[in-house]
Amino acid sequence: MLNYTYEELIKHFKDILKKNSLKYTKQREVILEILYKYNKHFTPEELYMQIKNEYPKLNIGIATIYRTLNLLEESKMITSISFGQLGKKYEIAIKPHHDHLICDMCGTIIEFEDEQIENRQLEIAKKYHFLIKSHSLQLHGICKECRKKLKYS
Amino acid sequence: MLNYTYEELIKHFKDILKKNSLKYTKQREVILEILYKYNKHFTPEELYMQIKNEYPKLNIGIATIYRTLNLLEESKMITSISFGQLGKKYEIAIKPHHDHLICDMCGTIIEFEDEQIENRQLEIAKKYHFLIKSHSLQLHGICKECRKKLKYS
DNA sequence: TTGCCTGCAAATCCTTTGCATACTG
DNA sequence: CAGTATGCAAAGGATTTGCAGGCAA
Repeated sequence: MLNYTYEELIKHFKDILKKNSLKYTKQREVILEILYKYNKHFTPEELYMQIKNEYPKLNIGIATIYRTLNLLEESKMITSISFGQLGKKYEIAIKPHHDHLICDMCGTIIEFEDEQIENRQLEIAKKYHFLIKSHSLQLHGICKECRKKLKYS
Repeated sequence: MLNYTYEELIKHFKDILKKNSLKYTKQREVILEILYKYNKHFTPEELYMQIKNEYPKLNIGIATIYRTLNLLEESKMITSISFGQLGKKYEIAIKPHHDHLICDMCGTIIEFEDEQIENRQLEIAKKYHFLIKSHSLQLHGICKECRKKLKYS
């Protein structure tokens, strides 16, 4: 699924830090590790909880989570999507580009890729003389499991 | 562009209010009127300013703006899109469905519709046994005008 | 007249910032 | 050792809520 090993990811991160005279700290390492390991979307708060759980001895503040997420996003190592009221979620950015199906009942996120849609987007941009830097496609609705639950209730 | 007249819109709104034992007030009317008249995206703050401008005598608080926008969104009379750090913007929902090209330099929003993408989305949903309720497609980048500015600077 | 709506201000929630201390390179 | 990073608490900004008075039905 992921096209980098953890070691390659860390190496890439260290390179970015070096280029910007920034430092490699335990906190930054752990944040990246959790995002890599679980390979799913986290809110800052969820990430904070997970770290508290797995590394109870590590002293880390929520401010560091926010600062590090911003740093990682600027460095394009992670990406974020907005969920309206639900806030912002982050995920590791080393997967091929993909879009999201989001279940409004249980919050499950299904990822998909579709070349046809990607190509069509380029044509649309061309028509408006628009230079696309990124895009975000979210399909909201009800997932397979929740549809079953609805049927039986 | 819009497929309802203002009168039809107000009638529809009054129907919704009546069904829910809610009341038709000057504040609610003005908010809807501005959204209809300008037919563009507003943040709650921008909407508040615009109303203060056009109706200086009308006493209205920002809390009412928020409450009314939430009400209108629940009633599907308006829709919102998220702009990450930049907050949430609302627009009247009585146009045919469309997606957005967003210029990250000047904030301009271009609307477009594309049947091919819509159809493809349905196929994807089918594949995952997912029931689509809505979707949101945003292409971020740099618009025609800003690209010119970049060239000459 | 009833009970929903409103403005106001206070309260919340999420995120960022200032500062003194701790740590990396 | 210099300069960056951290935790903590305070500050900030956006949105929501409680309340007493105002207004629509």
